Amino acid sequence: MHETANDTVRLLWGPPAKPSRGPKPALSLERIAAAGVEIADEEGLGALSMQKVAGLLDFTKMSLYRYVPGKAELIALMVESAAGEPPAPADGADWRERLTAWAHHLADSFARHPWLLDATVGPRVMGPKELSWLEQVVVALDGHGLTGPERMDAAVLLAGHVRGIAQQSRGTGASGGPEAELLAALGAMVRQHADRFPAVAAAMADPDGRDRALDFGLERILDGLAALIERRTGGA
Amino acid sequence: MHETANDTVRLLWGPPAKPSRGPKPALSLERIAAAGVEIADEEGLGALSMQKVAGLLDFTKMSLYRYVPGKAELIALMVESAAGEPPAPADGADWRERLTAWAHHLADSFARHPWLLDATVGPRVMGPKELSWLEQVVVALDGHGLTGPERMDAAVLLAGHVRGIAQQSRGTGASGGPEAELLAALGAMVRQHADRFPAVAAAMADPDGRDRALDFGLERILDGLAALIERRTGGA
DNA sequence: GAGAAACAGTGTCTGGCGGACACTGTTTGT
DNA sequence: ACAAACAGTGTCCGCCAGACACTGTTTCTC
Repeated sequence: MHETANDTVRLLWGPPAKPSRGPKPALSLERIAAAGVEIADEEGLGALSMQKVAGLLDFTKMSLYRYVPGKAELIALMVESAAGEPPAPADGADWRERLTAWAHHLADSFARHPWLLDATVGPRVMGPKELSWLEQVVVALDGHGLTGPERMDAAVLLAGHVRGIAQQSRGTGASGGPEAELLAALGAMVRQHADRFPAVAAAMADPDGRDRALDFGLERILDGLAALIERRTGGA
Repeated sequence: MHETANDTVRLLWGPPAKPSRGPKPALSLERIAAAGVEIADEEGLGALSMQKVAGLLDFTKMSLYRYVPGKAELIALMVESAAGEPPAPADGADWRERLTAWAHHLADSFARHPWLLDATVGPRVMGPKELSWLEQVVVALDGHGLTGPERMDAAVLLAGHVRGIAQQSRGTGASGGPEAELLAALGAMVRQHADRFPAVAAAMADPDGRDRALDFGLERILDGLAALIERRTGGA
């Protein structure tokens, strides 16, 4: 019996300090998570190891297991730490403006911590900060005729889009980097096999302003939500 | 110099057999990829190792390296193998029906091979089959006033949504499984802290038909695209 | 104040991983 | 006939997550 789920929940939601009899802990969950974030930011999640985290803190690997049951739980703490508090909604903004700002903030988070993409695959326990992000969207859509589940679905839709864009544009910062090689190779392949993929080849050849993918999808989603809202509120 | 990108491209796009002088290879990329898919389907991508793949084929681990430069390239082959050919578009269908069918097919693929979610994070070289999926979307949107990049953006939007839904509903098959525990724990936390997340708590308490997230988002996206198309084609 | 319980951090070990490299044996072109 | 090319093997290395027994320190309870 591993009970990893409950361990994670307790770690993320209820660490109200300890009674304690022996020596005081020299570390803290916060410091450990911060060290993990630092490593993951610089070298990626794949390069994250207990050894490295411990080394950065000048402790031994095994000492970390006094604070954290395992690597998975450490990553959950890192996610919660890197997510941070969601942006405060602007006062005078309507739902559309709020969701737009929210999406851009989320995209910024992914850009700052690309490993969040790897760390948040699959179903997992969300921490309070992550839930606050979700709450923001549901709140913004309150009172427009949408049901509760619909508002949740809308949040998932929005987050999924930002995530997909972040994933696609990962590593394509101005520097070029080693990822540019991939795109170049892929582009060459598409051109070389243009007969099999005429539409994609033509689309890629079109010299238009790029990097609009985030806003393009965002506007389509918001248009779609607006249509639903208008239908529900009777065009008021 | 690793040249991993070129290795992968060559593996996925151009393996026109070899001239060859020595003994004939007993394995093939197809068989190796199929073995990998089998393991990943059953135990997940995390449990995939060269040892296991080789063991399933009754070969030694190192023999696989005669066919594949490394594990990353093996996974790329597995993705291409599991993706399969995209669904043929129905003849009389308009763009909206085609994209709906496409999205459901993609969702099916993710349901059949959940590890595809893990295997397709980050920028990578797409194989011909994966590109064919993309091509289908771009083709379906041809001739409706959208620019090439816009059609590509729409494809990314659509794929990103399906992906996000697949990710969220992973492991929540009818059986319940160990993932249900996570959801239960999370739900308990939300109820317990309902003061901090009133909107989410209310939305989760709403006893509505669930599992509509895929179609909900899909319809919003398609509505948004329809609005754009109508605007572009002058309402024709 | 004395002793014991609780606890923090360490050192050692195991099983598994990806992969480098040298090797054996087989096939085939010259 | 022979040598080059090649398929598959065996051994080795460094790294990983984590189990477990251990030492030393702190603090609560007699």
